[in-house]
Amino acid sequence: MSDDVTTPRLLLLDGHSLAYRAYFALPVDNFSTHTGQATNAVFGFTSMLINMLRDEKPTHIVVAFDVSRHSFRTDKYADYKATRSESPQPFQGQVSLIKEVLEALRIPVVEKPGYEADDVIATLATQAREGGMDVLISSGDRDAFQLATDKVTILYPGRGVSDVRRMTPAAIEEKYFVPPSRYRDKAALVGETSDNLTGVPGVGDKTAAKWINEYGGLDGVVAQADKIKGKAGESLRAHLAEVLRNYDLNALVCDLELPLRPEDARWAGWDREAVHQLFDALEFRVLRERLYSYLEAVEPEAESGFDLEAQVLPTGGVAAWLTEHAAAAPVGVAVTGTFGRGTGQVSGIAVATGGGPAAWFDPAALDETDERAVAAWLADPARPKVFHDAKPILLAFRAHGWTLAGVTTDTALAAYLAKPDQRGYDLTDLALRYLKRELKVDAPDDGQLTLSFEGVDEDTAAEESVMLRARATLDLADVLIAELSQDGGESQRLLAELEQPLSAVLAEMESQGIAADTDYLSELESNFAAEVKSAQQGAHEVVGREFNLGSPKQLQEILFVERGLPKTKKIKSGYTTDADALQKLFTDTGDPVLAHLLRHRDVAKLKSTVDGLLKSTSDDGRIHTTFNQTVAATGRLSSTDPNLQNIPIRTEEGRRIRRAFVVGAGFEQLMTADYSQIEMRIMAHLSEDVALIEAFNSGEDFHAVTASSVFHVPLGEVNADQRRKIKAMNYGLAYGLSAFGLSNQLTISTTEANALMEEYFLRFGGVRDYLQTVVNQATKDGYTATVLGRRRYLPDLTSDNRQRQEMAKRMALNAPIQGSAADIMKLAMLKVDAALTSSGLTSRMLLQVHDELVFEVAPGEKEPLEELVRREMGAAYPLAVPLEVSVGTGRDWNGADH
DNA sequence: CTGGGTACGTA
DNA sequence: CGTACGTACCCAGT
Repeated sequence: MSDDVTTPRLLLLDGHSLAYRAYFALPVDNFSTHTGQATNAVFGFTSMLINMLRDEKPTHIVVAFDVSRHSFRTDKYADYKATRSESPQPFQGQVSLIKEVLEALRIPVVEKPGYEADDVIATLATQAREGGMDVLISSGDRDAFQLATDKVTILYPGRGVSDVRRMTPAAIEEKYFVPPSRYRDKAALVGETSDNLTGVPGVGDKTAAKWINEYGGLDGVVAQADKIKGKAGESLRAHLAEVLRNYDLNALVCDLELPLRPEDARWAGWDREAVHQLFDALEFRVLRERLYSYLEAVEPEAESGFDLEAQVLPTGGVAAWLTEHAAAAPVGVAVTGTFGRGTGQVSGIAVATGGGPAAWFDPAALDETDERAVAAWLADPARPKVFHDAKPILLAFRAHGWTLAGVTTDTALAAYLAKPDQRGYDLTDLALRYLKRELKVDAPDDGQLTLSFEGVDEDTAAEESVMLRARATLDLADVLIAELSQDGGESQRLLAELEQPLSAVLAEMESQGIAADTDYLSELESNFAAEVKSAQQGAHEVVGREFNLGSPKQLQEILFVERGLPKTKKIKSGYTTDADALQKLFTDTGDPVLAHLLRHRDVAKLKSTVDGLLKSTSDDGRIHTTFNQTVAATGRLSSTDPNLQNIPIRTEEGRRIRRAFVVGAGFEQLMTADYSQIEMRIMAHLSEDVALIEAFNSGEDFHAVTASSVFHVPLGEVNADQRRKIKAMNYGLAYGLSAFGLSNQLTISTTEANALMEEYFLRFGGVRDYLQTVVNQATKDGYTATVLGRRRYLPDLTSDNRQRQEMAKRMALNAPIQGSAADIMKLAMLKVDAALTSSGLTSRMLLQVHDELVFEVAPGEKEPLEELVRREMGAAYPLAVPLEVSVGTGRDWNGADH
């Protein structure tokens, strides 16, 4: 590789041919998104591209594509490339994704109707060479070899995506025994199978080269064909026409009219935002890392536009600094420490002003005056502060004895509202995307700051990086608020009036935790462990040897090979062994091993749930989950470490686990309050379907009322099966259920399912209209919206890939419903929290499970709490139908069910 | 040790 | 060929 930086260097790629190579180099099964979009060719192509960028450091880049299979060559010779079969289904559609990647990287794509990519490349290569540029050509098509010179190198892909051979003139001559200028001559004689160009039978590279070198090129060979002796000579004379045809067709066109010249293709940078979005959608993680680490090194972002006057404050120096710099104007705050499980510990605090001054101090090294000053500053709602992901910080402050108020913007929540489908909302990432600013390193969570910064005293480098984060947070807030204000204020209101206040309520809930009966959990654990063991032994006995019941792979071997059971639904790794399939196999064959397997599945799952709860019980005897507010694209919360939103309830055995969640010391009972059929009520509200609204207003059993309507029977005569079917449909509609899916779930024929849906829509036509309108509107706008204006962007609605488009449609159907329910519940939580405070009750809210809240009831507060909760939840948001709330109380979570 | 794949719990 | 999540485990990669 030349280190000459003055010579421009043009990289020319044959997009289609490299994509095709990549497609066959990588197994399609291992590269697809959760929506089923194959990405192996995109991945492979992008990977090869990154490698070439890294290894060749081009200054200019162009990617050429064939427009279609039709070209002037097929006009001349209809069978040109005719042996190439239709490209495989999973390959189709990936070319357009590759073009999206190139667009995001701002690499120009050139196509010329009637010509092939190689002709475009030949033209650009010729122009570039004449203009004094170095040229690199990457193509899987060997015709490109004719273009090689000392200034033009061919990068020819080998077997894998990381195997690229540099074909210089010397390398070509070594392999084919002719110089690049004679490569066409050789190819004409030998032929090119992949182009369906037959050559002279019996003549290979060696013979062809011998002739060419002896007679001074193909002209000479043809002219003196009579002189060539032996079988090969005969063969040549018999196939002269083909040879001349080949020579005509394998010439690359070097003088096309193209929309750009090589010098126009200077690669000046890339669109970070677009790359992020695209790689999110393609679910490329490793590749993103590779791309970023390379591109960032090449194109370091200018740290300009602000000065950071950073200082590490000594003990006794904090109070004065805060008074001077953290008053009326907002400051950014970044904190290091340890976080989680409803508490935390702060190890360092950085504060940055918009004007430049920034400070860092150690919260453990404050004197009395500083301590009071910091506490007053944090608690003062009139001294505005901006945080990135305030909740864990608030909990750590709380553990320190500080209260936090005056958080004007939480940039993590703002970024979530702006783009709720993102993978994560890491500050480093957001700074890069919104501020074009690189935060070199993340301050590690443990507060062990051991980084060195160029040009910065090593002792304060770590502190400075936290200050940079504080400043980035402050600057980010401006950009994100501007972004959120594009929609007329709804998003800003969601942020300021819903998500940010809720964050504090969630912090409180996490801090409280829920009491766990650990003795009972341990007892459950050993019960389940015994059951697991017995199911395992049973299975081993039937099979006649030991095996791992938890290994789907071993299970497949035993069930479908050894025992010859009928094959189930196909999955990537063979045939599914999920519970549905095992159950069906059991009813069909009665094989006793299946009963043991099913029992094992059940009980092993329960055991692991109990194990998890035991492991995550804190020293205070309570379980403090973490509610994540920026994960679910629809606006829901999620719960982790442990997940308390998926504690079993459906089976009696599962419910035993709920009994482990008990009322804590000093409290009287647990209370649950949940919204009945909130999603269907939202559907009724949004669709304005008169019959559906009436069904809710009747106050009768909703599923039964709708079933009575669909089946034309009086309400009292709706049987259990009719109700079950309509219930499934009621729920399914909000998920974009198809007749096929319904038939599958109810194990009825698609005909019956179709008829059921038809009849349903006949009675509830508004629902059908609504569902159609939602998708149409979302396709037009590019996003869906909830009752509070929470958006979800669904670019795939216009995807040319059917699978992706269908997936996006179902998301579009579901997002407004699930998201509105989430909005309403969040509103309710704020109202309940406010009412608890103002009423002076000491009962507290502990958990949220999407449509349910769990409370700990203080002595004597059962009645007033129930009244408060019913009132606030019921009035959270006005719908066209009542919001019904059902309430239960008991000593534990199971007993509080209703 | 990480990540994909499978399976399964909840709303 | 029904949405939204989180976790556990296996297993093949590193």
